[in-house]
Amino acid sequence: MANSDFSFPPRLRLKKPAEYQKVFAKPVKSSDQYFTLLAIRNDLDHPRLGLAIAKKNIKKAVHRNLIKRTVRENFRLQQNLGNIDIVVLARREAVDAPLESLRKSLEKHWLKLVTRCASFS
RNA sequence: AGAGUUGACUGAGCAGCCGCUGUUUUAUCGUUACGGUAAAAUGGAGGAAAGUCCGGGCUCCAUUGGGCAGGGUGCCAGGUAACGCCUGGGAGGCGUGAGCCUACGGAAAGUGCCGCAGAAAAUAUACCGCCCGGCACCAUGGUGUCAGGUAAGGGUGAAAAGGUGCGGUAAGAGCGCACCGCGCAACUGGUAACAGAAGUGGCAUGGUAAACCCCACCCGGAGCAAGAUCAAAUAGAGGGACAGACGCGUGGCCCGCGCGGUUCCUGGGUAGAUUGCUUGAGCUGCAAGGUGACUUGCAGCCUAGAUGAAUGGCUGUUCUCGACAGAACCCGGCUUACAGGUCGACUCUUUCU
Repeated sequence: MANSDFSFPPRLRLKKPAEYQKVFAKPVKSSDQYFTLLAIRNDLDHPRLGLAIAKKNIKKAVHRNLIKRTVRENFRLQQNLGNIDIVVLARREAVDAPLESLRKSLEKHWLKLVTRCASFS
């Protein structure tokens, strides 16, 4: 499939607990006040996204959903990331932040992780 | 018109593009059941989805029946699958009123508790008082003391053992009477809670049961990560078939016997997958019964089903510029949060006709 498709089918997601464990084991990190992103190279020809929005940090279900959607949407539009697995963790400040600044933050993270993973391997 | 009470509804709209997910259809690939991919059509959060406070369905476990313990409920009747819910009624309280609120069973079964004040807080052993009598002294009234009779008056308290008046008395006292209050209550109305009440008692039962307790009724436990199915791996088990060549043990040796081989089946159940998963105490309309909650009949409809977890993003546009908030097995309630808007019924005040 082509990267310019902008679709988000199930195979671009992390599904199993084992896959999450792999990323948490020895990741490349990138973080700011809103998010912490963990990444690792995979053996596939496309990136995969996993979300870990803790109830402890984001109390209301509505806010958790909102953040998940924002991250997914942003990932969907930025799919020329290569073969890495990414897990996004939300931090407490992300609740009150405007969506526009969340997006800007994410776009920086994608670029950072791509270059770091490339140099790491 | 203003102020208010109450019941119900609603919870921004429209268009385009890009996504996610369920279902259906078509095309295509794989040998079929079926699965993958693509396209099209169509469905896709709430009134509270929330808190998890009750009740039930469903599932597994336990279970002859009953009792004890423990927990819950608590005016009466009805509704319901059931309820701590709802409806109607009663009683008490609040409000001018429409209406609203109430853990609203039992204190003469027993036990406990009732601060401060006060003599006394429940067995009245009566503090100051009041009164009769005996004795002593002064002299016909008082003082002291002893033995009694009292609860009218004083003072304390949230509360002091019916209230007021008259009679009565040594002083008093339901001691007697009238009225009021209270207890019991024939009888009457009501399914009942309860209401009314002839009469009667002579006043007896202070409060507290969200203190123990008594009475009546109800309750087995755990929960969809329940449970069911498929099933790599791994440990060990049972059976069959093949080979009957070989090794080890027994034995001096052969036969024999035991262990070891390969493969299949049964069984086992971890990772994982599938299922449970949405047609249901369902919704809408009409009719009938009922004061009502609700029930019955007929007709029509299918209205989220995700599983690292969908219902979103961007752009334009309109308006009154948008609150609380996100399904996770499913229902019935309760409670809590909530910008605004709509409709009905009723009450009070003012004005006009």
